[in-house]
Amino acid sequence: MNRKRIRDIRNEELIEATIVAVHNHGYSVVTMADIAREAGASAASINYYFGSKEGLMEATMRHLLRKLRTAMIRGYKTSHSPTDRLYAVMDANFSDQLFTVEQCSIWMQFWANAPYSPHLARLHRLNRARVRSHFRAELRHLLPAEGVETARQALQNYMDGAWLQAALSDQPLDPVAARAAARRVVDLVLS
Amino acid sequence: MNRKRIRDIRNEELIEATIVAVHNHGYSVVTMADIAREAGASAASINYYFGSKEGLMEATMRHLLRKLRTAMIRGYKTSHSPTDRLYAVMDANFSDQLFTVEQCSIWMQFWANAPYSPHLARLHRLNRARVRSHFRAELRHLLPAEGVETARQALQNYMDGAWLQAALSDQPLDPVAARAAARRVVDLVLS
DNA sequence: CCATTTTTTGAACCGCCGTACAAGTTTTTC
DNA sequence: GAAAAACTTGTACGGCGGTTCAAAAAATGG
Repeated sequence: MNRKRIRDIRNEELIEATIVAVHNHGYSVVTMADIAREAGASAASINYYFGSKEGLMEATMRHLLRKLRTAMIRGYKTSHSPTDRLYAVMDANFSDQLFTVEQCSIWMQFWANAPYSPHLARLHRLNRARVRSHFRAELRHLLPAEGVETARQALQNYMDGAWLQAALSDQPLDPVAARAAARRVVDLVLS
Repeated sequence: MNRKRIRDIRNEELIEATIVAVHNHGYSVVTMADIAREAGASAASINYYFGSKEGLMEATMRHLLRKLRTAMIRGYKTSHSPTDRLYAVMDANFSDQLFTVEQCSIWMQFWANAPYSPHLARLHRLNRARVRSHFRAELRHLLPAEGVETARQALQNYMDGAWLQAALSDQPLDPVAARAAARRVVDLVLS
């Protein structure tokens, strides 16, 4: 049991260090040594845990996806109308824990590299499909059938675009303002 | 005069080769040898023209930006109402020449790497500011003042998000459909 | 405490990449 | 048609990055 604990703790630490290091240096140029330095460990020990740099990156991506999913589930629990659930999806994506420059930045780096890594591409596709079906399900209750797809594209692309812009921001983000802006867009699309 | 000609022709060829090579291998891992092979030249000759890999990447980015700008200017010429000009901005971004997987892909790679390259970041910031002011100028004529900013964010982020998704697509894109979808979003936002 | 397992690490290995450069080839110019 | 300029390339260099591995250190368990 304790055997597992240590491993999990170390994994978590190394993944957090990966997020910071990738944000600081960029996915394309970040080195194992950078990450190791950030984590206060050695490059060799990272390979001990994750097997390879690619394994580490994949694990980091999974970590971020899990974070997003739990944020979404949390929001859904307290929402009782289609509109509230739309707000909840937005709130999850722009939650305090997720909507930081570091994480938007690394998210975009993963997106950009997905086409060249089957693992990343698969994770990305799954996530996107899940969000899409959430949007569709709620919008169906709020709009005539022929308007659903356009509204869904407007909302989902808005989210992606907002993250993209956030990743390139040179100032700290304001999640509260982002959530308010997102709700205004939802309202605009539903009006 | 001919001196300049050869140089320009070669530049164009090398940049086109860069776009293809970056699309095929990914910005993070593409090598000078890859690009040279794609262009049917040697790595050394690329350095002769562009000085360095970074110089080549910057020139490629400039090339893409110029393409976008000319597409936009072309559309503006034949538009005579604010709504038409909004359509024109969309049409430019989803024009047949620009809205291809290769170019969306490389564009996203540049975005992702902009935070780590002052040159790229500057180009990106300029472009984004230009698009923003275009949107604002047209929307001001179509919406009450307090609705302009939300609509602008919805449209601009939609565009970015659509490109992002296009970059990750594993099928050829359909620019005609993309333009139609974009117009529907414009209509939705203006309604 | 000692034996065993787990974890950590420094150093070495292998390979590759960007760049410089000198030597060739082609084109231009007079 | 020869001198000069522009262009091209093979090669070599310096450096660095991911991975491996053997050996040390720490933790575990009886």
